[in-house]
This record gives sequence, C-alpha cells and structure tokens, in this order.
Amino acid sequence: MLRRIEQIVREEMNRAGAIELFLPVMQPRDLWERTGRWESFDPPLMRMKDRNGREFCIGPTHEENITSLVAEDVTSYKQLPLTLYQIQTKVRDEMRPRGGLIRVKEFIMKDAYSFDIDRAGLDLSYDKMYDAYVTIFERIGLDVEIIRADAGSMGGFDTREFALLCENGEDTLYKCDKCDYSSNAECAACRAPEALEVEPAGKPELLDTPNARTIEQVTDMLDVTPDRLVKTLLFNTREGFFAALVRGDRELNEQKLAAYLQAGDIRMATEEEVEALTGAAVGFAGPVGLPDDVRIIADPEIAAMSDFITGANQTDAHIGGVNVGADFEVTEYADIRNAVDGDGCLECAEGHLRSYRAIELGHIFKLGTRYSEALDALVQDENGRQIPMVMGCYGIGVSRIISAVVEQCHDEKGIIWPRSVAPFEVVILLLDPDDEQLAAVAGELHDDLSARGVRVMLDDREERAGVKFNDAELIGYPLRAVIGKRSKESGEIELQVRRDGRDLRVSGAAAGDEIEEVLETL
RNA sequence: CGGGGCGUGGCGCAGUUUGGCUAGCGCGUCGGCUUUGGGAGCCGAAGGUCGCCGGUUCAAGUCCGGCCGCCCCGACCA
Repeated sequence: MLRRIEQIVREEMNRAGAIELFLPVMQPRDLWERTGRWESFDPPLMRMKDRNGREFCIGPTHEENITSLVAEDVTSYKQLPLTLYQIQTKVRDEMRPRGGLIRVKEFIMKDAYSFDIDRAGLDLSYDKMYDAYVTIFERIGLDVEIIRADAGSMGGFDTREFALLCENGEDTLYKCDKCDYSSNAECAACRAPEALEVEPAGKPELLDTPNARTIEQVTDMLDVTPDRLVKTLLFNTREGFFAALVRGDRELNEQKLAAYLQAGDIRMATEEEVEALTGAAVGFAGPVGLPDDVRIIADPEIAAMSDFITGANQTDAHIGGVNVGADFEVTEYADIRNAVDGDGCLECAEGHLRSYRAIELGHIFKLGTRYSEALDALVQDENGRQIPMVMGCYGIGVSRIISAVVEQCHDEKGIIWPRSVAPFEVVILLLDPDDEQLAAVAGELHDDLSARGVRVMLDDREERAGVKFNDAELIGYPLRAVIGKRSKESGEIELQVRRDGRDLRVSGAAAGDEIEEVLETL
C-alpha cells in the first residue's frame, strides 16, 4: 500500500521531468549554520553528535543538502532547469506527536527541489509540480483542497497546500462560502467591518482593576464582554519596539504580523522591557501614552470600535471610553489577527469564511534565491555573469497519505481501499476449502487473475463464512469474489463491490474477463 | 516544558478508596464433540515477576518514597 502510493508519486514526478536521487540522512551542522536554520529551525530539528563531538542533524528536509550538491555540479544556465526529488524518511523532533500516523517524529516524505535561471523559469517548474500534484491526488482517489498557506520556516512565497478535509485532521483551514478562496488558518485573510459600531460618546476614565492582568480577569471584574476591550501586545524587533492592537476576544497572528512587517524575527517584549516601556507591571499595557517612537499597528477591526477599554500603562488600572484619534493615534492598520468562523472574506467582499479541519498532504513553495545565495549555488548566465539559481521546493507526506485515504475511504464495516492504492484488488473467498472441486475452481481463478496482472488474494482459511465476509470488509478489498456450495449448483461466482455493495453473478468460465471489466469501473 | 491519566496472563479491562490468605472477567490460544453462506455452541486446559527499586506491616496488586515507560490536553496571546 505504501509502495503503491510511492509508485504513483514516482511515476508522476518522472512524468513531470524530475530526476530521482537519494540524499544523506545525516547532515552536518555547518551546512545548516550557513542558512541560519540551525537555530531558526530549532524546535523540530533532531540534533546528534558523532564520537568526535561533531554535530549533525537528522534531515527534517533537504534544502541545504540539495542546494550544496547542486552548487558543486551545476555551473551553467545550460544545465537548467533541473528538478530533483527523493522519497525518504524524515525526522523531526515534534513538540508533541499526535493523531496516529498524522503527526509523528519519523515519516516518509517525497521532497522535490527545482533550480532555474530566473523567476519565469521557476514559475514554469512550479506549475509543472502543481499539475503533477493534482494528478497524484486524483490517481490515488483523494479529493484534496488546494489552499493558500504560510511558508513558515521554509521561507518562500506563492505557497499552496494540498489538504484533505477531515474531522480528525491536525490543521484548520478556512473556505469562503461564496467564492473559491481557501486558506490555512495560519494566514487566512479576513475582512474588517467598515463602519463604526457606535458613535463615540465617552471621555476616557481610569478604571481600578487590581491584579486583573488577563482579558478574562478584566472582563470579570468590570462585568463587560471581551469585545469591548482592546489588547495591546508589545514586540521588540531590530527596528525598535512596537505595539500590536487586537480586539479583546481575538488572537494576534504572529505569522501575519511578521509577514506584514517583512521581518523574519519578531519577538514579544520581555517582562523587563514591558515594564520599562509602560511604567507598569505586565498586564496593564495600553496604547494611550506610549512613547512616541513606539509604532502602533492595529487590526482594522479596531477602527470600528468606540469607547473601548485598554490597559492604562499603570499597574492595577485600565482605561475605559477610549477612542482612536481622540486619545491616541494608530500608526498603521494591518490584518494581524487570526480569522474566526464567520469572518468576512477579503477576496470577494460578500462571502464569509467557514472553518474546517484538514490533513495537510502536500505543500509547494517558491523559494527564490534564499538558499542558493546562502550556499553559493551560482551559475553563469548567457552573459557570463554569476547569478544565484532560483529555487522551488515541493513536498508530499507519503506515509500521511495512508491515514488520509483511510479517513476518506471507510464506512462502519471498515476500510474501502481505492483500487489505485489497494494492496489487493480482489479477494476470492473460498467458503469450503475442503471441497476439492471448489478449491480447484478458486485456485484456477486466482492463477488466471494473477496472469492478467490483477492483484488478487485467496482466502482459503478454515474459517466460517461469516468470519471471511467480515474480514474482507474490514480489510477493504475493492472487489470480492465468493466461491461456495452455491457455485457448485449454479456454476456461478458471486461478485460484490465493496464501495457500493453492488452484486453481480458471473459464470465460472467468464469470471476472469468479467472481473477485469468490473475493476475497470472502480 | 506545564497539567491530567494510565501501567495487572498475548490483547482489552476489573480489583487499589477501606491491606487479608487460591488475583478475577471478556477476547484470543490449545484439546474434544457438535455446527458449517454473515464474527458458532458446549465441555475441558494452558497462561500472570500485578512497570521497576526500596520502605511500612504478621500480611502489599492495594499504603508510603523514589525511578522508568506510555497516552491525552496545553504551551510565550499581557
């Protein structure tokens, strides 16, 4: 079954012009230092030392490795475009593995990497992989969603995820109920309300909120709902401090924020920094009265709020009746919060976003020159100049597909393997294995089908009929052929399609042809 | 890393609160007879260092201390 999936992936990669290879599992620290990922990729990086104390990681992905390999062997634009791939076990020290085979520390992945002379070439290579992915999932029989996604620690742009909607998935995505917008939750864009909810009325007033540091504590103490609050999150970057404002019941999305700022490393201010900046203990920060050089980035939703409550920059106090403009100025507005179910769709301005659980099966990225520059993967162009190759990378979670197929293809009786990946397409249930005549019929059918290239299993165990029927359904053979006493009387073999329960009777002599025909429809 | 739960025949569990003498149950396994087209029935049998180490006690699966392993939830949100 795993091999079937691998084979489909391999065939489509080859068809798309990619070349298979096999990269080292152990990768030296030095290589990862050069791209800065020894540190930045840290949580999932599985590190180890050899007997001499030299440090390695066990490959969680192979951008570094492939880029340094290609850097050595490819020197001219004439050798491009080039797409290489491998199917290999990856190791990631996940914080918490979960979900059976869905999120584990060790998994099989197909990873491909493209190298081009320029952006236009990358776009072509990327489109080929995109099409190959569509074909792969079609052939397997999985109904995947193609969604926008964040590039995360891989870096890159124009990334797309291939995801299967599934209640047991580890991922959340949003789809618009009107247009075809769909996105991973980590970067789903949402439309802000346009008008003020209420005309501002109040003047700011200081509220006594001893020890109320969290939204929950403040709302309990003041007896208000969290959407009346604005929370102020302070960050530190190379360019200085800034404040991020979101409504009290929303979650800030750091990936969106980092993407908006085009800053790789933002981090929340430390306790000491918050105290120095606000003059108050942590938990009472607010936008009113912050130092002028602190940029204030607010979610657009804030613009639609009036007379809200924020931290007072005073320990044990908040301010109510606050309004943008009257009491402080927002430096800039940006979509920096997590989308929630029911948010307006930014794409079509009419629809609303709905959330779904999903399993991420594939992810494709345009990387640009991030890795080729860091690792000196240069080629000469037509004019003899040394330029970095333009890269893309493309992954499929091969072992995870097994879970995905079972999630999508099952009923209360068990698995229903799609024929494309089924370990066996047909099971022959020989109900009376002691009957020599029937056993001979079953044996001949088995040999006939095998000779035709059909993957067939013969169940001639000494079990009762009920056991065999139930096992066949649990295991999920796409097609079942029954040979028993009734066959003896009628000369017929009974076929049943697992997927829809369709029954067929065929004469023993024609069984091979008939089975092939039925399989063609599955 | 923080929180919760669990470790008892091959598998799934009960028993632990309130210590008590042969540690039970279901499934599976083995043998016999019957049954034989939708997970068989009856009879009989085998199989357990109760995660590990130490302590309390006349007596420990049960109480106390330490350790190990597995599972689940959460994780900088002011």
